[in-house]
Amino acid sequence: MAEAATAEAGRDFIRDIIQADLDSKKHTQIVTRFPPEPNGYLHIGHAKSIALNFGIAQEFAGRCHLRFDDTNPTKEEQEYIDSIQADVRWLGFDWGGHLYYASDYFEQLYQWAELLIQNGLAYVDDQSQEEIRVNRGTLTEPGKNSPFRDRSVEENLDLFRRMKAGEFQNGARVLRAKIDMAAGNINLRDPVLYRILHAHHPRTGQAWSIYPSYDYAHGQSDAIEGITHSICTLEFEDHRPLYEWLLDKLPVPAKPRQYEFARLNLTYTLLSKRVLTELVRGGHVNGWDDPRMPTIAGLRRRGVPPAAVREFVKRIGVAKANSVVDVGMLEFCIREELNRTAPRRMAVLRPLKVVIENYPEGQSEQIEAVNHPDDPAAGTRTLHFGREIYIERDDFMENPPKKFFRLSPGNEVRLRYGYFITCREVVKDAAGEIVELRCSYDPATRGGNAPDGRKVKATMHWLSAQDAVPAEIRIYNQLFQKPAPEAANFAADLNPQSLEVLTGALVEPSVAAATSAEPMQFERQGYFVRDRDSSADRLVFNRTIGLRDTFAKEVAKG
RNA sequence: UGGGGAAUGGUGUAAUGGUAGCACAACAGACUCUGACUCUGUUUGUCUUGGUUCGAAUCCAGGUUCCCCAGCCA
Repeated sequence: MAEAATAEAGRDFIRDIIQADLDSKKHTQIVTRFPPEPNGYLHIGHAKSIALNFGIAQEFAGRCHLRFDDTNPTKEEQEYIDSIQADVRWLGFDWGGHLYYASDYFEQLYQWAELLIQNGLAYVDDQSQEEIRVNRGTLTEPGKNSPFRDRSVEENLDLFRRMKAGEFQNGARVLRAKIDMAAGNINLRDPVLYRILHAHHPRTGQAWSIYPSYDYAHGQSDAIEGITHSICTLEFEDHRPLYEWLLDKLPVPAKPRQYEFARLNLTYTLLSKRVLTELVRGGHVNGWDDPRMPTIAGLRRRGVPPAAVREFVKRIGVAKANSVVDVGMLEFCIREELNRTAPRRMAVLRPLKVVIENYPEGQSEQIEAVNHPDDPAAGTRTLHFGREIYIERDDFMENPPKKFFRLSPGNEVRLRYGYFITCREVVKDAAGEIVELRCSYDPATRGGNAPDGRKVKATMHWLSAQDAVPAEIRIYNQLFQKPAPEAANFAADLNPQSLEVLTGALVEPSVAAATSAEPMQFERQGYFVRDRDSSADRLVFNRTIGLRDTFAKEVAKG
């Protein structure tokens, strides 16, 4: 399943720092961590972080821990803990035995909190949430000290222990670090270390009624695990002084360093957890693994190979400048990987019946087709050919423009691996809709070449009417119709055409026989993968991505 | 002068005082039993103003623009 990750040592400022730390002997082994909060599914932005942290561990012969930052039981669920592990594995990374939870350290964290109190560095604040907010000041005005800031160590200890014992209601009190209410950096204005939360925790159950904040738990967890380089995104840059303050005041076993990089942004895509969650809960998509979702689960279901995701995050690099990557870059990586690996098959998405009038009734034959034009080792397969076939509706035009090379009245084209055919007659129904084409074929062109050397300008895919298998095919387009959708009002930017379901499609028998979810190229169409909605009597395929289509671009230009 | 960060083609990212490179995109062409793939070529860039230097994307000074921070979220 999870193939081995083969990250190469691409260079970036973080790897430069690590190399320097190794060279100077500051560290002899590098330890990183990927610390997701289990409150949602992983998305492609996380893939960047995962590849960075696990990739660094591989390249520098260190290790990378998977640590769940489970400090807020009101938002976290076991479902997410499970999906995150599955997604990291699918991406091809392995944490070995190093699976941890911040909740593993709750007792130690608590003891250290008492120590802070004893050293006069933390106090219990009885102010309401509102009072704390008001007294924190603003971006340009300093805050005011809490009236409870100078309680005695004994009183603080007593109160904190009673908070732990569950004596108080949610929000009644918090434990705060005593730093500086006038600090320009708001994170240093006596940040909250513990809050009262009477909630069921996925791992510790009802054992605790107080929970550490991210700021308090994260750095200490890093230290406990011996993390050398704690890599996070830019918005935590302001937290670094607090991260270091805590590490400095506590008897931690190590002093990890925090480094920040710019998170991934993609055109036509929103990656905020809030939006993703609302997309799912609001029914705008069909679950976290809807193929239109930028989640890892969505990409997987859509048929995107993990190697393509890895290649993508490698290509975009790691830097400190905010940026928005063109989603076309991701699409390129997907096509590149799939073109290399996907076996070729034929499928007709919108069938148009063709009767080859001069092909003898009742006759049929077997035709050999290659599975991959660039890989002879992929072998061949047999296709059935007969008098009645189906071609793609888009491949016929009754009144074609000049540059249309496909089938049209009187025009000769090649059926891939089959024969040259020429359109003789267009059959329409009462409504004027084209329902059938009458064509003739040249028996001498079997296999696709004319002995007289004449050329055709188009080669088309086709399926024998006799053994084509019905299938449903789901075509996905961008979930958002604007390059830069607005997170605040994302519903307005949703693309109403993001999902198109083709129920009358046909696939060749070998496609129907495939049981695994391996990606395939339907020739001239794109890459497809069998969806899990398939059953014994119903075939469903997702289009992972279409082939590049320069003809469509030409048409669009007019 | 609240604090913290960032500015290199359309996009992303290199160059660590010495020829501004790579990839994607775009455009043009070649090839082709997939209008795919592949190949060839082209266009486009150092935020700004000064300074230091033989030489500046890089160092210095000023300016401009953008991003983050006022959760008992992470």
